[in-house]
Amino acid sequence: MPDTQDLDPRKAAILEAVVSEYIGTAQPVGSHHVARAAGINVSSATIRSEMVALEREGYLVQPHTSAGRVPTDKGYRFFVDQLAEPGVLGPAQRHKVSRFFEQVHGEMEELLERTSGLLSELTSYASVVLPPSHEAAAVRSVQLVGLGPRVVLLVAVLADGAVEKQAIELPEELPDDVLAAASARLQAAAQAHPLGSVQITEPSGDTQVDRVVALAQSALGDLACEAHDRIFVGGPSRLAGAFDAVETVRAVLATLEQQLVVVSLLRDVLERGLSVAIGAEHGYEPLSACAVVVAPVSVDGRSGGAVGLLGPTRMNYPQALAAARVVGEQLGDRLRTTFDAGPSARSARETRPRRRARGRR
Amino acid sequence: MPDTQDLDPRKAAILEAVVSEYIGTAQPVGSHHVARAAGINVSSATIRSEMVALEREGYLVQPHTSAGRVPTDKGYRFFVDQLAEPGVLGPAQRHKVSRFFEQVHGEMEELLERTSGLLSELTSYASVVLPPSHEAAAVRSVQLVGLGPRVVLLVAVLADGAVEKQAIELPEELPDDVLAAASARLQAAAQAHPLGSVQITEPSGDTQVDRVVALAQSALGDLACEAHDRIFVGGPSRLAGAFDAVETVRAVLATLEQQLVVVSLLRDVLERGLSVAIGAEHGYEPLSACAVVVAPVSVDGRSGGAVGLLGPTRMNYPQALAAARVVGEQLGDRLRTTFDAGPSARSARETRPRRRARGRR
DNA sequence: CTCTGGCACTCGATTGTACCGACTGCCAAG
DNA sequence: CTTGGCAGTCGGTACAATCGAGTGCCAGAG
Repeated sequence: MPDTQDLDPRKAAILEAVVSEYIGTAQPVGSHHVARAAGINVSSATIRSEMVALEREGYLVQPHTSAGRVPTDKGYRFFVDQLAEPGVLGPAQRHKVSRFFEQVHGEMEELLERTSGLLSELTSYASVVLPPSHEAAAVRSVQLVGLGPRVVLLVAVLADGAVEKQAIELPEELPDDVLAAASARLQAAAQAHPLGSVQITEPSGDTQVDRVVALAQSALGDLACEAHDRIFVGGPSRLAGAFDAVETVRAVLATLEQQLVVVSLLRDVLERGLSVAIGAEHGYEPLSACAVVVAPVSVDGRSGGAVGLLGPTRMNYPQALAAARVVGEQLGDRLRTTFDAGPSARSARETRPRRRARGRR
Repeated sequence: MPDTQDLDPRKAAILEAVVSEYIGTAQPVGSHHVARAAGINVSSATIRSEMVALEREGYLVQPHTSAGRVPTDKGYRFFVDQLAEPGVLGPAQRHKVSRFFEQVHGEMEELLERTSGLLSELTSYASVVLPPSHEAAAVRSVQLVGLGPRVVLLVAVLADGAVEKQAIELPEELPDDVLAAASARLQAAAQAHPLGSVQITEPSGDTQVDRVVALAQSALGDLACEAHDRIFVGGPSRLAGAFDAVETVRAVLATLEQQLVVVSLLRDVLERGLSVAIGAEHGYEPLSACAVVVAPVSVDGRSGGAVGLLGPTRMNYPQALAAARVVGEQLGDRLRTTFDAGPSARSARETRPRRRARGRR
């Protein structure tokens, strides 16, 4: 990729003006508008000749001859990388965030759900909250609860505040005391170990108990794995306002319904070290009309969680970035202070295994 | 309401033809089309004069002079009440449903989530699943788990398979053994009682324990109350295809995001003894372009849950009704057989209080 | 009295034309 | 290198003509 970063200052200023105006108006912007913009002191004719250069280099396109220019994905990319100011939240929004995190209470799912609502409300884009993976979280409590005649529910409470559950179907009906025994053994073995690495060492005397314990252990493994990650989507209805083609709206919404896709999208973007993915940069074709802004949610240094925003490529990047970062940070703080610093967290932290290595290509 | 039900057979047949065709094509239908329809053996001129009568009586409207007719909400209402055949699922769909309920497994939230996906897929409308209220469900297990220094999580497992949780903030840091004692007292008191009516009778000796127990008890009460009901929405993206005005899509999606509104909408409709609400019949203005189809989900006779479909007023009512009923029934069966018939359910059932009286006007 | 075919009429949708205006590209002069 | 000027392009709008689906009405047949 040769010609990145090297745009002479005037071209850069013109590009900036085009992007800014297009973000505001959604209309192709012509040379006169650019000439009128602040910081530009050349005539429209000069701008025109610069714009053909910018178009040749792929930063702008004309929807048709005799129309203004529109930024390409590359144009937006240059804008966010080189031009956009860090961006700050307005005082009103800042206030909203701090009030939210002062007032919010309750258990974790509710917190995440409402956080995604907050983020969407701040930006008027759709938002996504991806909580940190539970794989490394210490187990605080495990329990087997009998439900149906041959159905028991495995309930695990983790140090990060999450409650995970999985139904287990038994091959035969078992008396309550077997369940209780198995439950106790699980609790003893799992307590304070990370969810991803619970090991039952020695068998008990009772084969029935051992069988149940084995089933439960494999269920715990399932819970730790990635396919169990959940996302919280906020304000999807705002997407309807962001695009004019109803088919685009439909496709984007449909993609948002596929949790796994969204999870890997966010992780991919974060892992590539990006905080913004524009148009086709992430490889997800149905979202090529969208831009994605992500910010990590890190609890105690270890990350894994993220908050994201999904909007049209002509989104307000500075504002979206600022909002995502602030909310991501605050959410991380909140998760840490509320859930993660319990009295027995220390021991859990010592036994935590090597830094989580996610096996994504 | 005088003139309901009394339409001479020919008018009824014409109305039926108009509704059927309009549901299929979304285009205003003219007298010629009706004349060509099966079962109509009069000329288009006759139909025209009948149609002016139907329009005068409010069953049809013309978008403009010299256009065909479109059914009004009243027209649809007559159609579903008097004309539509019961409606059956196609064999392919029937097969999908039975395969789904054979294969599906896992815990309840997952089941509900996937059920709403199924219903949406069957009908191509957006679907809603409202699980039965937990108020009357017996408690199987209650537990207090310490998380942060002053935060404990109350986790309740109910006989219907639900796991409810609530974070409790303590006024002071407490030693683990106080929590354990409180947890044990709660478990003893709540076990097998309905969630809505757990009572701790006598105080223990320890004031610290009693204080925690009191907090937990009020938290249990919160969990039982209606505001805690959750819905599972399936396939909202399908709404984007159902309306052409993007603003309508936005408004409907925004309404679907408000869980409480949807819950009361469904309950209202069910309580009025309806299974279909068309246009403005439910009082929810933003949904006046929609029709809602609901079917109860009853577990062991007591109902409270529901499945619903949300689509344009020109939805395929017979098919939607059939799908909702079948899925609602199957879901009820599934909930009963998997979760509700456990060994200790008997005692719970005996202590169940008077039939739940929901206080909705 | 009801039904029907015929007929005049209405009105949205489509097509064609003209025009305006917002652009651009190019060029010659500063 | 920059600039103002100018011709040219093309989408959007306004307007008229046309088309056609569909209506309402009516006179005549059954």
